Amino acid sequence: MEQKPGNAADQAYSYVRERLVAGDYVPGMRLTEWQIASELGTSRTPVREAMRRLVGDGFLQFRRNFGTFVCAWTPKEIGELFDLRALLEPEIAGAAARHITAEQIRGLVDLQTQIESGGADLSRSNLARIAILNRDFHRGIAEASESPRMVAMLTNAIEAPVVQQTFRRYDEGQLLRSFHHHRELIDSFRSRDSFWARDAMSCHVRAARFVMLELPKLIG
Amino acid sequence: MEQKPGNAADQAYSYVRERLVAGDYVPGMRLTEWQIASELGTSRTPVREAMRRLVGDGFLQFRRNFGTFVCAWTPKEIGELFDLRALLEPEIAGAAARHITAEQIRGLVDLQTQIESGGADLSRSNLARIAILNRDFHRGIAEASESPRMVAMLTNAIEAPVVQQTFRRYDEGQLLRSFHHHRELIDSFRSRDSFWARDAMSCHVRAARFVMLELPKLIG
DNA sequence: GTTCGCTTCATTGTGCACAACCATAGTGGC
DNA sequence: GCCACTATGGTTGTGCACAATGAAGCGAAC
Repeated sequence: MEQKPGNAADQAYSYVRERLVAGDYVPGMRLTEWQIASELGTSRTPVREAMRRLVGDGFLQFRRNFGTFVCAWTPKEIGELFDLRALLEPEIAGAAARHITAEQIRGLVDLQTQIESGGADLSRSNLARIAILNRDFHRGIAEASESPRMVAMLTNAIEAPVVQQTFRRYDEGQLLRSFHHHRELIDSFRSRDSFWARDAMSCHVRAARFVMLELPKLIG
Repeated sequence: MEQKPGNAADQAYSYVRERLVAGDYVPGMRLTEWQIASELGTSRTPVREAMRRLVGDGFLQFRRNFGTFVCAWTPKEIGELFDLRALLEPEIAGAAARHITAEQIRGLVDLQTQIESGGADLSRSNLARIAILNRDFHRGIAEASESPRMVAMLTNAIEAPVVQQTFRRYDEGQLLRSFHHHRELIDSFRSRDSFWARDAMSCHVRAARFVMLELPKLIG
């Protein structure tokens, strides 16, 4: 999207957010303004702004005179998040099928080729690589939907750390299924079939939900 | 919900937000940190925090070294907003039907009685009164849905100024229809019929969308 | 008359200092 | 041993000063 950090506050925001989605900051971990500020070589002021924005985005929690700390997600809250995704992302995919351009489709194909380039390698490094590309894939669909306001409001929900880390729980079959869903989404866009796109995305999200929520209960 | 302003930043946030939804700040209007700060008798620092939060909420827009100004909504964006509502509020109503308590239902009945106490009076003062009660009604349903994270993410979308001002466009028949929808929602909750609640809310939102978007096109 | 460039001014960006407040640990009494 | 209270330290809350930057108006050249 935009890459113009410019001011220190935006840089601090990107810095903390990146480390959050990467999993460097684990749930419950305490982050003080001064600590982040010294890491970035700035004063507390811009860091403070970044932290409050991240609280607004639902990434951090805040307690007065105590500090901010990384949100701990209960299974119930994770369920809510995936319910939200299951409701909205299919709608966005449907809208994308109506508006997407040939060039945007080529972009998605390119991303998916990169995603699959490592095969079904479940190593941590490959999954981290895929997580980033996967985020770009979903962002591309969101952009193609031409619903900027809706997308802006949902980006935080869709890109929550807990969602980004879904891949870490995938086994080989689930990873291959995810690849299959992406390919199917691309074909639904090519055919401009918004119903197909919607249902393909619904399957994609609900499969992820299953891995994150139902499967742990069945196993443990 | 919570009523603990405590710090100046929260007070500034509430102050500007209230004036925004009340329509005191018209779209395009420029708001500077210093101006708000002097109105509240504080320094720029807490005001700045409030303004940036409101930008994050989608109420204000921001341009560097220029200031913040009230968002102007295009018909396309208003359409997006109502699409979002049409997607989410029915789902929230459905969840509310499953979780709502008898006391919460009594609260809704009480609110609706107050809403209807002025009859179909279309005066500006009565519509302003209704707008506030209506917001509380929808908030009550959101709270009863017991999906705090989902509700938190959607509150901004649902309580956008442009949505709050829907009533100003209603004629007598549309106002009475709105009353009818609320009564129907209450009965759907009493019967714990989540499908009924979902569809009643869908009608309610889509009727509002019609008034805000389709009707102006048919008339003018 | 129009356009370009300069100057001035308003507004935000950032650092810093001190105030307010709460968590925590340590100490004393029971 | 356990609880309550107190003192301390750490973290945020707010104000203020100056820097940076872009907007807008003014003037001169063409």
